[in-house]
Amino acid sequence: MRIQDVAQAAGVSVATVSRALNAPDKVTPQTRLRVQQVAAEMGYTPNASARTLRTQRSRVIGVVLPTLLNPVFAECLEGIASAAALAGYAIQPFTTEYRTEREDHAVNQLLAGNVDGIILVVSNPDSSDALRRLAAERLPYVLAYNQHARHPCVGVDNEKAVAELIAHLSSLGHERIAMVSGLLKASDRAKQRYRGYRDGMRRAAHAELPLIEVPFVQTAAQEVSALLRDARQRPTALVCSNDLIAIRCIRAAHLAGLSVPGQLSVTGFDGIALGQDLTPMLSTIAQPNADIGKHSVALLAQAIAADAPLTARSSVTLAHQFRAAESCARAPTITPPSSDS
Amino acid sequence: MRIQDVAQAAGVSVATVSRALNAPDKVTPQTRLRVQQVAAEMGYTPNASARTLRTQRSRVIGVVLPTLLNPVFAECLEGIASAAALAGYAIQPFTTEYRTEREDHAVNQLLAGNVDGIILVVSNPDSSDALRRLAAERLPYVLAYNQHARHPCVGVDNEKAVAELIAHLSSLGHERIAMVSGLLKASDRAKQRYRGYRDGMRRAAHAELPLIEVPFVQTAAQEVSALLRDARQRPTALVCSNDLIAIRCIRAAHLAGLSVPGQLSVTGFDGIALGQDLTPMLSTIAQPNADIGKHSVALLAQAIAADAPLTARSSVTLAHQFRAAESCARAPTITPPSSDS
DNA sequence: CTGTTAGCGCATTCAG
DNA sequence: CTGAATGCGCTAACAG
Repeated sequence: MRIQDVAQAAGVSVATVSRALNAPDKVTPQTRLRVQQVAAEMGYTPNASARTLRTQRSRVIGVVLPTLLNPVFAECLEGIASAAALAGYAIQPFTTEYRTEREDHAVNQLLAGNVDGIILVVSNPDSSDALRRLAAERLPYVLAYNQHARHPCVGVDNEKAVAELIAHLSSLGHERIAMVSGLLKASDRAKQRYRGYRDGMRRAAHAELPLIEVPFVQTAAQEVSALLRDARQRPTALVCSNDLIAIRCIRAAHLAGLSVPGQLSVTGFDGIALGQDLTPMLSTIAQPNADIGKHSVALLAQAIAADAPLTARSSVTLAHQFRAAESCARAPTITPPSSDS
Repeated sequence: MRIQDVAQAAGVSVATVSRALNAPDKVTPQTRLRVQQVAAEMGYTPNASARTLRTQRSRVIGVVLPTLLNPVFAECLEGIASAAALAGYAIQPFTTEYRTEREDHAVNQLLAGNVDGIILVVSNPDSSDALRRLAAERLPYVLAYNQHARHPCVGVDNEKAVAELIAHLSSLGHERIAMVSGLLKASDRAKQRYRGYRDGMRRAAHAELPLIEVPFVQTAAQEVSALLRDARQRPTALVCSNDLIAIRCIRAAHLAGLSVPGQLSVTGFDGIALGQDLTPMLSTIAQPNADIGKHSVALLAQAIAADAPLTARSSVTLAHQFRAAESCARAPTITPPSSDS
């Protein structure tokens, strides 16, 4: 089914068909109507590749993100998908599993694929070859979740968010607060959040506790529960760098026989929807995940329309929100030495 | 950066460059090497649209699924993405939010987009216009999760899985077993699972309890907890048609002051990864979600290679597995009437 | 307002 | 084994 077939059936030239469909004003109402009618009943849809080749516009947005197994990115992609659909774009996502060589591969594919713009979540903007290469092209792109001074970004202020959280915990009487994180080197967000922890602890004048880095999320619960069994140094609150880790820390507490939040408060970061269905309901720094996606699409769409790449000046920091819930409570009062000893 | 530039730089014709890259055997080892080298250092990547237009193959697989907010589909898409990447395909996903008109839209876009094949999860194969239209084309497609006699499908045996589960619960002493489901009309899986419930209850010779249909997952916990507060007719086990609902039922039990699994057993369906990190750990009928995705890609790739659409004969039923865990236990023994009354 | 035509970048005949 | 030429389906520039 080609444009030519429609032209023939409607008794006009291909140019007229093209115009009737793409620029209805440039054609007589009568012919327009007839052409549209014929096209509709023939079920004609223009060939996207031919159109892309000709116009140099694909109406496809590329997306590069770490994984869909963490709901935070699934929620974001859902936001991207819906905003893209509304704006008439399709999406083409690639997952990297936090591996930079896969970032490279994805960007290559996307560049070759004539996408109109790219949304990406990279491990680390500073060290990403893919990003460097992309920035050298004239193609609009925007980073999601990443924060960087020299790239267009959409996200929240990670450092500030955690610092605020520490202040809040401190106001609840917590002093022994530990941070639990994935590998810092795998994610700039983790680094920024840890920085927020250190900053917050300094301001609250509490001694920092060693960072608990859990390399493999699968084994996180075991590892953390082992740590928690050591009662002497046990923290009263765990600040986790994301919700999945927080959920596993709650599990760890259970395995160690600790009640949450009775004996241990646990907070997450991301605000995945599921956190609100758990018992205890997850306290977390909620990011507007769908909005991060939608905003990214909006920026790209605007850049595409303006035919100009985005710059760091387009960056937007969206509001985060601490969602206080059941997994977090006042610090347990220190058991006074038993009076009859 | 066009093929012409590479040809010029390498001092050969565009045809030779094309051959050196796509059919290395058809070219002298020397020229091949030189061309490949030049192409590599120029960072040349063939234009996908032009290639697609010429070859009528895009190396893109379309995907149509309900939502990424349910991890079961995110897990599946992750499987699709990784299998596709391995096979040299990109993917183009559309979410439908369980709306058939969005299924239509997605299929239209995909057909116009020259994808080489489509993987879809539809609400109901029997009533899907999109599917009907797609089946009329010569384009390979495969249904994931859906089961249907006249379409190629990859999934598990939903009915059997639930029937087995009922038998298992029965062996644990449960008799008052209720099913909790989303809207039956929104999903053939829900219907099949409910059929499995009825079948299982009949075989176990237990009286069926009315289906608890929760239209809006957001309010499910409240609704179910209200039901659970009525002690007279309270079930001892809730069989949920998916994991998200099960998680909310556990929440509902908590709200109603019931312990899981002490006073109420709860089971899910899907086997989302998160279920294993919860407390109580979620008992569920686990589907091989990533494998469903991978298998679908494999079938498509094979059909594309053979240049022949798939038929119902290619359908595969993968093994499900009941994952016994903490949310499910022996039925509470009936409290005998107090002897001193 | 409508038709004719060139060319987007590539793979693939057909000659040489 | 290599090069020249054609056309995939479409839009846009140019003529009429």
